[in-house]
Amino acid sequence: MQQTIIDTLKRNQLSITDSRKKILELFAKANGALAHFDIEHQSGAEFDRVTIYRTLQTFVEKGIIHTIPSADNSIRYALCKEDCAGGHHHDDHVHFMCDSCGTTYCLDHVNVPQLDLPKGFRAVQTDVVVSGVCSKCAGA
Amino acid sequence: MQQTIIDTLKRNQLSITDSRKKILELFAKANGALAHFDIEHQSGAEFDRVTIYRTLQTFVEKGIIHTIPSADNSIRYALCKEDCAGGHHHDDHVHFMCDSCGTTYCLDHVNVPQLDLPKGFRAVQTDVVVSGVCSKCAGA
DNA sequence: AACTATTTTGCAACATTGTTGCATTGTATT
DNA sequence: AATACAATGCAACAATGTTGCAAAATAGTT
Ligand SMILES: [Mn+2]
Ligand SMILES: [Mn+2]
Ligand SMILES: [Zn+2]
Ligand SMILES: [Zn+2]
Repeated sequence: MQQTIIDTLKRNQLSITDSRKKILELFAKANGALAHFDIEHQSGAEFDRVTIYRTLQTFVEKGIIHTIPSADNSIRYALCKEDCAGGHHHDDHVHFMCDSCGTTYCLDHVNVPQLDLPKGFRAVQTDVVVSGVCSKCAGA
Repeated sequence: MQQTIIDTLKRNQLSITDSRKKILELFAKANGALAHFDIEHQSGAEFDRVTIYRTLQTFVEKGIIHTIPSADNSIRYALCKEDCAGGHHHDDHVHFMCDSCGTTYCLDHVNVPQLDLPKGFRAVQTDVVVSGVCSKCAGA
């Protein structure tokens, strides 16, 4: 696990630092997406807030994590799949936010659909965010 | 126009106040969605920031406007169609944010698609936000 | 292992966005 | 016009995010 994390950093030409290792580890452990808030708490005040912001920015730029839009003003982040790289994200899957437990899922097997846009509109990225009740919360 | 605005407020059992009239008017004039920031500027510091926030909240609750999620930490709002009402929004259309001019469009004629979610996931709302270049900016 | 160039971090300060409590003002109703 | 009620403005606060800069850590070289 530690080795995978270090490999990921090296592959992206990032120097190996405590904060980067820790934050990547949190993403690997997490079963859903993480917001800045989650990371700040789960890392136990180990790093400065600013460092977390900058690390997240770096990871997004490198194609290690991707952002998930929301209507509640806190961006969530989740690990990318293999084929994302610097500046070129390919996370064309749907995201799901559970209203009950708050978890944000990457539905890796639900692809974002092709859309017929009005004449003249050119799509560069399509974000689909579904909210509702997740399978864990429905089963309970 | 003024009459339509007053009618909308009355239909929703809202008292007629200067800020509500002005903000509704801004939405009626706007060709896209508006963020709090836009309203604060376009209304020329006529109202307190808090009043704008509360007015937007009220309008959302009444089904007069709907929110549009984003990954840039500022919620956008746009007028709902006829069939939205208190607590029951029916804005099942796609939204488009132009990377060039910044305008956010309601693509009223592009419906959000039906999705096959994994077993156990129940969708309550689906938001589709496309970003790219709008027809105005492409034409220029 | 020590040296050095370059990156990263922590801190302070600030900006933006949004919320809450409460006294004052405005609106609707009689 | 008087009253009951709702909306507003102000102050204070909270959460989220950004920037500049000095100190510390990292990576590559001797
Ligand atoms: Mn994802
Ligand atoms: Mn819309
Ligand atoms: Zn859940
Ligand atoms: Zn445009």
